[in-house]
Amino acid sequence: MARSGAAVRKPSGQQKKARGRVSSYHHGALREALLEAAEAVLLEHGVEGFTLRECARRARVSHGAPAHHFGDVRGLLSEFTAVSFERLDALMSAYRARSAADAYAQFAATGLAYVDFALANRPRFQLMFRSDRLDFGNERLAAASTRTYRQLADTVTAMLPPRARTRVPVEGIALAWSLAHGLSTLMLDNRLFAELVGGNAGHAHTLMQDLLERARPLFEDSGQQR
Amino acid sequence: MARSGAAVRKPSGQQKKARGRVSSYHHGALREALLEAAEAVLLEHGVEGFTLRECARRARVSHGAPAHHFGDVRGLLSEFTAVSFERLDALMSAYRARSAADAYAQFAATGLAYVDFALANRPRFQLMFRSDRLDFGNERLAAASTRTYRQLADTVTAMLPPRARTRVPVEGIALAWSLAHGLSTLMLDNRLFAELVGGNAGHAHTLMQDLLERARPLFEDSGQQR
DNA sequence: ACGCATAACTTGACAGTGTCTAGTTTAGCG
DNA sequence: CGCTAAACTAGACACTGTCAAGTTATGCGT
Repeated sequence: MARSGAAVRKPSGQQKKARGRVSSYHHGALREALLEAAEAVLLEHGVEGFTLRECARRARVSHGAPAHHFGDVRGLLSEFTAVSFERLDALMSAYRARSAADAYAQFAATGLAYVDFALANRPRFQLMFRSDRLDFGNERLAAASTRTYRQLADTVTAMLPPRARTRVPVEGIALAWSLAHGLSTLMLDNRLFAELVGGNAGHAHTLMQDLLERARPLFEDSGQQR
Repeated sequence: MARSGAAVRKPSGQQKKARGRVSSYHHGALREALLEAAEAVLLEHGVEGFTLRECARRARVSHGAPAHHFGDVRGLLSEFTAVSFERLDALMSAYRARSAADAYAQFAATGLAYVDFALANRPRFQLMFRSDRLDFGNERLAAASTRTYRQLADTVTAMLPPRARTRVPVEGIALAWSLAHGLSTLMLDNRLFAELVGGNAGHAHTLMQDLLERARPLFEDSGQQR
């Protein structure tokens, strides 16, 4: 795929059809180009400094062009964020694949993936929970976020004794998710917390490991009513 | 100035000094009026829809007026958020005052205050962690946020055995804060989480109570290295 | 009692934003 | 080969935050 990034100068043959053209009226792969531009803008200016027109500029296209592919800003950001959820989901799977098979190890893997993803993709992660800039009516976004949630929930449920697995362990899921999410967001946008923990992604990772290990007994009897 | 009706309708006496005046050029208490307006705008349009000019409109003042008191938008929002931290700090104290004196009860009170505050003050709470819209160089904001943090940290530390209290229980603080913060933010801007928990503030409160109770053993030996 | 410096506010301008609408180019299909 | 419809451009609109320059009124020093 033409995924080589940085399509700055239009290195000639990059459109679907118009091979010889140096510059063509039709971009050819504007959708993808805009999504890549969005990432660049987000990295450079943060979520707050994100601008549709700046994306268009980077894709060397007029400011009205994005509308044709995404409708409006929320459309673009929703599509962008759908990819984010897909990646997080995939990262969780990858971490699990590299972990031991027991329920706790599988669960811990998803939690660590969550935190690592957040720390490694600051604006991407922040956007995933800025509901005011997203449209969860977007099917791909709704599907991806639901799938991600389910993977997390499943690894929690799998820690229950077999016959307890019919009921949803609400408290356990909430605990795990809150922990991972709180740790991630506080690391990303609270100075005091970041200083407390040590600042970098490595510290967050080992801290999460410690917390999960400590909290282990809480999960393994999660489900039976107190 | 071709303004014929110089006396625009102004809601009569509302200034601090100019009592008899029907309309005064000077507002008299614009600072406070703008902060109140900010709250109204935030409640109506959310953090994303917040606008400085809209605040000015509500305070029946020109769009340039706020600059004189707050410099720029971040100035106003920082001052607004300083108050938010002060209120959260006060709410924690109030909850603690109504709780038992033992260390765990005091700690749980701060956690519950955190969650209740968030759920009862959505945009206010959200703003407190939108570092891109705040200026933590603002002294009042920095002081208030630090004080709030310290209260939370102290109630965690107080759960340690006396002679362990010299070291900062980083893990315990991180665990508690992450839990409270994650639960709060997820309730506020994640549909799936809110549905899982039940949606309203009451559910969040009792869930937090349960989680704190469950996690109790984790805190009480927090500090001694694993 | 009264100037008058200056704080408090207004007004207008500017660059920039997202979205709409109407026009232009071109791809691809019959 | 012609033509429809998709892809993109260009300009306009209402709105934003900030700045600079003007206007009004307060209260302080004398």
